[in-house]
Amino acid sequence: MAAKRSGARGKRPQRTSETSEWLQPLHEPRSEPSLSRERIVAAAVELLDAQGVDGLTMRRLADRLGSGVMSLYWHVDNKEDVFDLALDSVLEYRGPPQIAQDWRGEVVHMLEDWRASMLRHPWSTLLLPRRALGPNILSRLELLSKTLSRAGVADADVNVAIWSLWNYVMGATITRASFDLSDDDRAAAQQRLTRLSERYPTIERSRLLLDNDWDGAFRKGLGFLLDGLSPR
Amino acid sequence: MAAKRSGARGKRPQRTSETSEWLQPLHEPRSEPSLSRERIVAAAVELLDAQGVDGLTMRRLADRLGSGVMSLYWHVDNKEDVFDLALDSVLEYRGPPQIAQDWRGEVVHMLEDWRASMLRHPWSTLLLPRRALGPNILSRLELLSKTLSRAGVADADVNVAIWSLWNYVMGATITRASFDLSDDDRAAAQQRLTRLSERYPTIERSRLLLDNDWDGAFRKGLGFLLDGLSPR
DNA sequence: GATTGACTCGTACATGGTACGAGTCAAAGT
DNA sequence: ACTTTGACTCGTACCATGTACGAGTCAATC
Repeated sequence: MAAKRSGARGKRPQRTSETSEWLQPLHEPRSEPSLSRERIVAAAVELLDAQGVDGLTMRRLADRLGSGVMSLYWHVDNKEDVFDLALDSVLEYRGPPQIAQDWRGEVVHMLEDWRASMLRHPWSTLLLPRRALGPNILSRLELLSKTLSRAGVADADVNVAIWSLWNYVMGATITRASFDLSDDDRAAAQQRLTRLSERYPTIERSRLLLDNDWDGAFRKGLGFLLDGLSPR
Repeated sequence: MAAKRSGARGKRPQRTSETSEWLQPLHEPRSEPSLSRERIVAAAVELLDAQGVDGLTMRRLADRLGSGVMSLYWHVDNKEDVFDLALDSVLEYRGPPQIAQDWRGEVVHMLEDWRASMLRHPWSTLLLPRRALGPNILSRLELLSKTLSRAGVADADVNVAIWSLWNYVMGATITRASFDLSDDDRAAAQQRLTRLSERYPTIERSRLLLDNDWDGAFRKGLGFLLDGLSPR
């Protein structure tokens, strides 16, 4: 069911010139191999990485792919769909590096990888809270579940343990990213934090907001949580 | 610096009629006490509660306040500003119910109140990740900091402990709300989850996604975390 | 040669944020 | 008494964006 036409012809290699300073002049496909869900998702991720959540518009996406805007809609339902696909595409997990470690090492590796994947694409922390679970997230939960069971966590506690770990990782990652996102100007942000923390003495003394060792804090806190969860 | 005019006069009690079925026909101020930052924020929260994040538009907000859209901009910088103010306004903490409990009780009370406040306004979980720290959040962190110090947590560990708790609460709350947000149709959502979890055997067996005792899981997981954090 | 169905895309519209500058009004200054 | 001022209101206009609609292409099949 389709036929007809109306306007003029394409506008293939137009690239509005205002958007010319893009990274990766590489893999601009020479022959524009026509659209596909995969190419769209890949382009969306590139755009999100470069421009953030608000930088992704259907028009820009089409531009980048050398296609008309409405062509995208043959492959995806709508913009939400693009977000879902981009998010899940970034959360794939390839498993622990070597053959079996101890369960704690496995869990830590997976969770640190999770956090790292998201921080490589900070927009993911803004998207995750509002979208449903994609296959890659579910795989991670599945893996976590298996590992904890094998580790001897009581059946009744496994779900609580999973959610606790999930919560911890999500909270840490989202928070971490929001400090990066909410002020591009590092110096100004630091200033603002200092000014703020002056009004909150205890926080100020401990430099809660000024400490930069996010990775260390993440690891250490995760340690505490695992201590609490360990079958004693 | 200002003068002149151009168009016609107001459109005070218009209320587009499509939006007539609003809750609280109460506190519609009879005399339209003119705009103020506070009234704007209050109206924004009402709108967000009723319509969600996407439901808040400057036009609707103005409508609800019986004012012109552009009048809002005298009191707030822009829409982002409205979001910031609305979010912080919802996070006030009034302290623990009685006089001093044990530290653990205090911490648990504050964190459960935090979670409850946000779940009362589910849109807050979508906003928090992208905005800076407002005064009410900082107060909570301050309080937490004081309590943990008094409880005997080693100085070197206090910050890690605070962030761990924050992360846990944020993750739990955001996750919880996203399950509510991402599908209004409860039955369909449940269906979808069931279908999904069939492809992930361990998760399926433990009914990770189908268990509804969010409050219990939150409390129990928090318990584990506090176990790990407790000065032993 | 006609049909079909997968895919592309221009046009058009509705919605939303907000720049701009004109307007009101009460209080202070003269 | 008039003017000035500055706090506040608001209509208009513009621009960006998502996407409905329906027309168009083209290769494979009949």
